[in-house]
Amino acid sequence: MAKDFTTREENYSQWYNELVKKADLAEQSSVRGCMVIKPYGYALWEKMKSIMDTKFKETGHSNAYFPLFIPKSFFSREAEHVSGFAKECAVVTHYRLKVDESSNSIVVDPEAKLEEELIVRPTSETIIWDSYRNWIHSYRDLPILINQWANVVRWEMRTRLFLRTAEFLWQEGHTAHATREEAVEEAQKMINVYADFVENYMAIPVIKGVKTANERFAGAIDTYCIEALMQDGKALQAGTSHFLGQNFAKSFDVQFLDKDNNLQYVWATSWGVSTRLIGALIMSHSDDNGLVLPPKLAPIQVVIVPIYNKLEQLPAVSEVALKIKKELEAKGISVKYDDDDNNRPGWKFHEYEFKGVPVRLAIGPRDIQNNTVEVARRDTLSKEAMPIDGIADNVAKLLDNIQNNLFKLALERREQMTHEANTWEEFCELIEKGGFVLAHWDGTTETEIAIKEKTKATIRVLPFEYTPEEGKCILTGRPSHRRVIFARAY
RNA sequence: CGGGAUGUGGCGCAGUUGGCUAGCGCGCUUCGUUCGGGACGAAGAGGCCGGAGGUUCAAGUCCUCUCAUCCCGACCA
Repeated sequence: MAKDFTTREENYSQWYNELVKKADLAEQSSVRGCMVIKPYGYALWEKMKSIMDTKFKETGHSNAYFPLFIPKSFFSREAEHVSGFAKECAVVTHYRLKVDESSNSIVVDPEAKLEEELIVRPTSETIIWDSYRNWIHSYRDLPILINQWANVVRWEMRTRLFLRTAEFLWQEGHTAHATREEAVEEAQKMINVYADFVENYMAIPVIKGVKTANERFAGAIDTYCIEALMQDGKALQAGTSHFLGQNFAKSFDVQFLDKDNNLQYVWATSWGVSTRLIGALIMSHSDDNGLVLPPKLAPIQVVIVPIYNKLEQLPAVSEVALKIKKELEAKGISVKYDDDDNNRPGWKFHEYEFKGVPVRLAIGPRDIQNNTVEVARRDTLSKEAMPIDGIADNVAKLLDNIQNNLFKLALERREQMTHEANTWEEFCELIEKGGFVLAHWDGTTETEIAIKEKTKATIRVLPFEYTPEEGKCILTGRPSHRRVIFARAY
């Protein structure tokens, strides 16, 4: 009696929502637009965090923490920055509640109005640069390479678990440099760090490149990004790294004396990825049976399910199961042995499939007799009996295999959904079908916006790697020297 | 902020032109049989129908107001 589960084909959004719930990753909070990340979802995030954190440290960065609240005046110093975020800010106006005598309810105390309102950070450039001003006086103080793991709030109109919520978790790196070149290099280095993580750990292929002026971060000179393609043909921005020029240094008056005793403004970068990556992970690999996690990120890499009739038979099975568990753990594999007698094997099989556990081992009397285990892989849903001897080596190999296979499948899918468009009609058709569309563009923001209005497609990225090619803009017919990537996006 | 819906046990829903003691499925509790792909039976627990006011002999059902949530747009990591 399988419960109905919406398929990807039927309704991709509904499939996504049900999956997030059934895999026990997260749920909608009763607080408007907010998300409760459940232990399993958080374990996944922690794993992602720890891998990225190690990479940040390897590239010379340190973690720090800055305030949640930003005085309104800070926020408004960088003109473009404020206009980019003003529409979605949560604002603190009071600092006290009181009991209203007449209605006996709690009300905001009108006496406790703040002199200056505080903005709940939508991003921390301003509050961080306010500190950097005091930290930086000499070229010897540079570079400053700092990362912060934090939550931010963007008051979105419409929300979706992991992809867009009013509050979300992320990391934001904020660096300060003596020269333009150094800052650009840093921004590019970090987009490569992200690409490496997303491709080699999350098993999601990405396209690295730069955003157009229109899609750029508010206050940046250049925004580098990695763009991924989801199963339904919509693009998802998986990470961004911004070269901020001297914009924030000028707004916050951060100057230093160089070797020649000249006063100069500091060059800046910022870069971030969020829990949105979990959304990308779900939409890249999962199927109608639930979540599919790449082994390198799965909180549980292997689950062992015992099969038995009478409870008295369990100890014999457990003995073998625990021995295998120990062998696997010795190889650094995380294993869960689920001997909970409350649920039956079939129930457990489905449970761990929903949760995306890459490998499942089932051990029963039959196996004990034959000295085998049933090994099932989540990506292909195939099962085979393997000898218990050497099981740890075989499972380790299998995990690698699954990791590579997931990337390969995702890459194939992306290639199948990537097309060139040479006429406007062709372009519209391809956009409607979904996927990446490579087309010529005349380089103007007006054209980009016109295309967006007509087709809802945006220029996702101008890839770093491209073949120069003469052509005509898909909309205006004006000359173009390269193709750019269009898609509808999340 | 425009357009459209919905609020009924934990979750998903039904409840007719107002009518008696508000139902169903899932889940939950207890017992028994089960256990190699979501088991079955039996017996239970759990509700002032989002809130306020009104119409009426009688309101989950009709009216007014209000609150909340969801969907479609505009905005966005």
